[in-house]
Amino acid sequence: MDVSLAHLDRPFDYLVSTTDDEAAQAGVRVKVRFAGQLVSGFLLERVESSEHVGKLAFLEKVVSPERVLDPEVARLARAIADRYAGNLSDVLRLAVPPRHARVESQSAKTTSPAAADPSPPEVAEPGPPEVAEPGPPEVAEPGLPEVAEPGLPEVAEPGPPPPAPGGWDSYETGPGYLRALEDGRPARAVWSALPGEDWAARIAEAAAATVRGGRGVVIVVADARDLDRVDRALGTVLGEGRHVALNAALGPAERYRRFLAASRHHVPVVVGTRAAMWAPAPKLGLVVIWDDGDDLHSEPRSPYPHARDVLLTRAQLGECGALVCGFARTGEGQLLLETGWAKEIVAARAVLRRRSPAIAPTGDDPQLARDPGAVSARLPSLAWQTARQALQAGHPVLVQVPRRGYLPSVACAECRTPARCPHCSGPLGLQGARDVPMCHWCGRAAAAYACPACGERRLRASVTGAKRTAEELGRAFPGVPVRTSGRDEILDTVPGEASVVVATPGAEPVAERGYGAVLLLDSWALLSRADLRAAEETMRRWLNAAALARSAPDGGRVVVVADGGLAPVQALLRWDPGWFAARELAERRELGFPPASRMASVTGQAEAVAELLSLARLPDGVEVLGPVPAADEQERMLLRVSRSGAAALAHALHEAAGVRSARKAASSVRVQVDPADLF
DNA sequence: TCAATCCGTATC
DNA sequence: ATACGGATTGAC
Repeated sequence: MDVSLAHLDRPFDYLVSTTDDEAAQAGVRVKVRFAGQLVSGFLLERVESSEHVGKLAFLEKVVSPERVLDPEVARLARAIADRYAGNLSDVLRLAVPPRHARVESQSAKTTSPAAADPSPPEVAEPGPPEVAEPGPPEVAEPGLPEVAEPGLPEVAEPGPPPPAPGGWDSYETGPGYLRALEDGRPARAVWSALPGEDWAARIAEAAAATVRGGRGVVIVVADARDLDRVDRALGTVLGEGRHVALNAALGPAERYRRFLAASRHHVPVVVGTRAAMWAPAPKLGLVVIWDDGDDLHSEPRSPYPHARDVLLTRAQLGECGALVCGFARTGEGQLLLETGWAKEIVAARAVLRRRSPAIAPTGDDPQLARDPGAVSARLPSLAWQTARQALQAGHPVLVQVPRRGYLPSVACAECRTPARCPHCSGPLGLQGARDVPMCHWCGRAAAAYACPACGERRLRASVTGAKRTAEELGRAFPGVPVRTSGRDEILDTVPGEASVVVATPGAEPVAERGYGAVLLLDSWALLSRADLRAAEETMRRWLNAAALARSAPDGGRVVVVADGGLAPVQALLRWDPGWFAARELAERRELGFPPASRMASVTGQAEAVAELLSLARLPDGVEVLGPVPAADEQERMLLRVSRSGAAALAHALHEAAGVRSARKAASSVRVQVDPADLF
């Protein structure tokens, strides 16, 4: 039921009229009369009788006979709502895209699956009899038994055998993992991709193996660029029409069309960004998440589930394989290995040495790392030489800079007081070389700016952005083309010729045959972030950029402008994301941070937060931290519990939220389990 | 004693 | 949200 009130978070029973009987199958959208109003919902299950003692109303109508809520996804949604102390209705809003009636009727006629397939169609297993809630099941009018649809939609079939998976041979347990997938065993792995790896092709091969085993695949990547790569790789490995790509940027019609292709089991493989984690698939056999440390995998809408959690829960609920992968490894990935839930897929050290670029730190000028405005004049000599050699050899050079835009913020050139808008006190920034500073908040130009502390008129960069760095590097390497790739304009690829590419993290183009040199600048700005995930995030960004370099035997080199003694730098030099993740996880255990423990935040008006916590029957061992001030005069409390107490904590919070919503409590409280912005 | 009103609770 | 039941209040 599309009502996000915690105390109504359970199924309700309705009678089904004879005329609706045929269309009223599990998974269809329905309209029902509820508390006098017409609300929409999903039919979860047809049953013979109800426990409900009062009188039952009839379904108002079946919106469409399209069964958009797959039973496997319904079960998953309930589990995720429970894990995140949220409502099923909120999760279903994320999981099932809005209906597009025209698409539904059009494609009903046109999208028939590849008819040439000789093998017998498989029938989707019916969902388990009971729903996740203790509440009463949906009921059919007594005497009207559930009728199985005579011609179930055809199910995607294993296609022609794709080429042998050559690339997985580089990993010790790689071929075995693919065999397991092909045999339909629920193989679960954390895979650390080799530098330079064509990871999208490897994922496509794993998908193909699963499909050959007669099962479906769901793949989630962080952004549109990664999606394009996997989309292309799947097209190559699986052939035409065997997969569908779900992109957040699609319009409602195309989005629904592709969803239907998956929902009707016309394709065995679905790839997409975050929302694809909910995509229905025939007999799901493998879930994949690439680069699970990317914060784009966190859903920003209630109940804020993380794609990795959703996919792993999916694998856990079904007998389904899982592949958590990236160049970097997260603390969460490491935990899967340490608990034995998943097996490691890594290359032997010898293979790694052959495939890695040569990586060196340059800590020779610590002042420079903190003072990147001076990049052109004093690029660390090692970095400059490395880049110059690569360019002379005719290879492109990648320069990774951390911030977007041009001089994102500025400070007094004399006393370093941050420059603030005289009108609203917002941060000032510079748009172009000779422009007057502009306020980032109110947009006013501050032409007559003078430092309030010392009266100085001149400004300087606090952190240098990509465009400025590009300009300066252009001067440092005259005659070489300089490109930038950042938020406004992201390059997918660059040709394998001498050029300098300045990119922000996540926007690094892939170079034909790899970069001759990768320079990791401004690491100070990354490592000094307040976020306790800063080190992990820095490591991830470095590895993702360094992975684009040529191997050392091919002359590929990486220079990181940072102190070689720092742990992330050490891990980068040895290309050892596993070591770093183990260290990171151990540290989080010590500090009691996720994923070693589970945390929840409760945010809202102080009284409301206090009320919710007083109502919550918290399990033993919950540590209550705070309050700390939050935005909009609100406050935030943190709750910490061991992993074994996590389900009980989520349940207690949801129950307390239910009491508050039943009371029609005026001010709302936001409950987040394992919030992304915890640290 | 009855009706108007308030409050809390359930909503199939 | 809105409808309902039970309790409470106030006028006769």
